[in-house]
Amino acid sequence: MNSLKDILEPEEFEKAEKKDFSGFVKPMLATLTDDYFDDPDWIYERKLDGERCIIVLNKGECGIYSRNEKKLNNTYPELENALKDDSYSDMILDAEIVTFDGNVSSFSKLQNRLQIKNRDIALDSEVKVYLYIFDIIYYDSFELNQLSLKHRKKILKKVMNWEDPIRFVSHRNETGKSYHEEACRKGWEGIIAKDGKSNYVHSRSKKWLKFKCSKGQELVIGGFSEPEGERVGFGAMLVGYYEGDSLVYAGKVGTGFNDEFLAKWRKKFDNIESDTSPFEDFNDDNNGDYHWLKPKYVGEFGFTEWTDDNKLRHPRFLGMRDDKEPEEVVKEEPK
DNA sequence: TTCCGACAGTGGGGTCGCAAT
DNA sequence: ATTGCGACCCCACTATCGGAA
Repeated sequence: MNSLKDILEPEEFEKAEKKDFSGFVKPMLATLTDDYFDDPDWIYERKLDGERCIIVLNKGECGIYSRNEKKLNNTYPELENALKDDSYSDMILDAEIVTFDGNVSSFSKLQNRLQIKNRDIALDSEVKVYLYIFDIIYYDSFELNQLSLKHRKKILKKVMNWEDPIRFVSHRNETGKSYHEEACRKGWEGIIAKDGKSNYVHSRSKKWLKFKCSKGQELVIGGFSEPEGERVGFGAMLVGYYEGDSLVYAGKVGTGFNDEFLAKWRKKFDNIESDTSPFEDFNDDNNGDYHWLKPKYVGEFGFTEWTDDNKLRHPRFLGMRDDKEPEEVVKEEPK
């Protein structure tokens, strides 16, 4: 296969460091932001909702590792098979394992595959997965951390055979804002903005940013849980929305509050406590160890999507809405 | 002096497998 | 046989502390 020296300009090649394989590679993580921008030095990739993994090809062996160093070869044997290619040099790759529901990557579908650890069962699964590779950290006995992202992607593009289920993550230049809008229109999870000049670090970084397509809506607060540990006030709010006359349970929200809010609103909640659940359809998943409230207060909540079970995914509290009557709160369907 | 990054802690949905009941 | 719980995936966010700016 290609040698690194043939791919790179001499001055870039200088930055690559000849090195043996060392320990586990921690993946570079992106930082969430809502400050979207265009920048000619930055590139923008589609954000895929799947399982992050690090691929290690070493002396003919292929290792697929999760973010937390769990070996995933037996979960995704077809990816391992596709990666075993005699023509490949040793390398370390950064990628996302993805399955699709229509044109959109689907984490909920992937969950039926995530936990399988038997190769035969995995190969029989109806969940077809793809490996979307977006970075290369090591190649042909050189560590590439110090190279810029643009150069790493240039190398990556040339050193793999791009045949399904192995796919290259392409990108757009400069137009972050419009690409984010397009992503949200298409129902994607969002995009990842990356500084094309940045090197690879094994930790969270602001050179990679998440531009997510977040959803938000008002929900009625119908209960809460007790705090645990050092937490004050309450643990999580139990929230829902109206469908006709019945309040439909939409899940719990346990983040987005500070200590002052938690203490202050626990007192308010205690004044409107009720003996019975206001939710029509509450599935008791914790032996009923909750406090119920009269449906009086409305809050604004952010989340990524509705799960298959009609609950909020990645929920967080954004603020109280005293301008809304509880009865007005319904599920906002996308147009 | 103020700000930022890293870390621990608390909270969420979902799935699976194993141990306790 | 059923249930509960921890271990994994995916997270968001607050509080704190020490070092950088």
